Amino acid sequence: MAMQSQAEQYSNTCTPVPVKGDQDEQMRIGEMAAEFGVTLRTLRFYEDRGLISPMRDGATRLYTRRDRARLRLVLLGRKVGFSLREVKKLLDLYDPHGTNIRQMRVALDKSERQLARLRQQRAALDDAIDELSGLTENIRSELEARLAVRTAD
Amino acid sequence: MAMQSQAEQYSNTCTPVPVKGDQDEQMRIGEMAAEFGVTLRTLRFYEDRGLISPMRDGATRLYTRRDRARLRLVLLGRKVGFSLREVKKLLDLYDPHGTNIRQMRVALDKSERQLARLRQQRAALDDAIDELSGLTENIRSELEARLAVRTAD
DNA sequence: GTTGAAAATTACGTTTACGTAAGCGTCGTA
DNA sequence: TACGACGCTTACGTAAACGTAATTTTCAAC
Repeated sequence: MAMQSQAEQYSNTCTPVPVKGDQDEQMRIGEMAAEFGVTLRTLRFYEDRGLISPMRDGATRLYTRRDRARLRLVLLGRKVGFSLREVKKLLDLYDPHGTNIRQMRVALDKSERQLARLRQQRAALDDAIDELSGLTENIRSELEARLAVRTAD
Repeated sequence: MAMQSQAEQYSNTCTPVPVKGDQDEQMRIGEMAAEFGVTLRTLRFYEDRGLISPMRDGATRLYTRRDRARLRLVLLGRKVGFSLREVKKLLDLYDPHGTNIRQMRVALDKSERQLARLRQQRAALDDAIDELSGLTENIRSELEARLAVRTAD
């Protein structure tokens, strides 16, 4: 009970895990969302954009280990600043039956470019921070000066 | 001729500067845009949002020194990450007949908050950069490994 | 049989800062 | 007087990533 996972808590609420000990640990959208800290809307949106393609049990989505791996990559890509479109292009290059050397070259290239962009952003951000902190100090001292004058009245 | 400014070149094209040596160095939208490195659309957009309010000569906008000062502030605000709406709120607080202590307090507060946001962004960005550079290196070495295997065939 | 939780679909709304026509007026010069 | 440069207004488009209804369906439990 002590180390009970969030996912288990979730399913214990009411719904028994879909055949506990299932062959591929399939989960439904709610559990998936909880595990990754995203909303249901997000998962459906990603599916709409072709980033994940869970199987269906009727109308209900079922996510497998592969889907979780995909989602992890998507979220990683987003974290490092790729757009979903770029992430999709990269993922779509993956060939489960090939060496994926082509894909890796592309990924490497894109990563390096993105890294350059991020560093540029960082430079701009540093610039803005410098400017703003200077500005802040100016305002602060100017304000103090004016308050001093008022006090002296 | 050597140190001729872009603005002068611009007006020399065809239009004489509006009464060269005018009392307030008014300029039209084209010259203004050139001087600040923004598009005409941007200036009209800012006006639409109430950030600048140039006078008119008929339908033609005329920008004075004050307008240029305002625009400088707008661009500065944007550079440090304020939205145009926030910039406007700050500028609207300015009272040419008061001490503007109230405005300065608000500005100081907003600046400090924004500074905090920027620093947070920088932390996130640093995080992303670390993650991505690690990822990049992994891809690079993995790719080299696979290429080595192919060569060994 | 009904209720409640979870899930599904459809589709419009949001945010920011302009871009991009389309169509028309104005001015000075060749 | 016609042309080119410049300017004006109106208004839809864009990009990204979901949010937010609104309504309906499914399913297991009581």
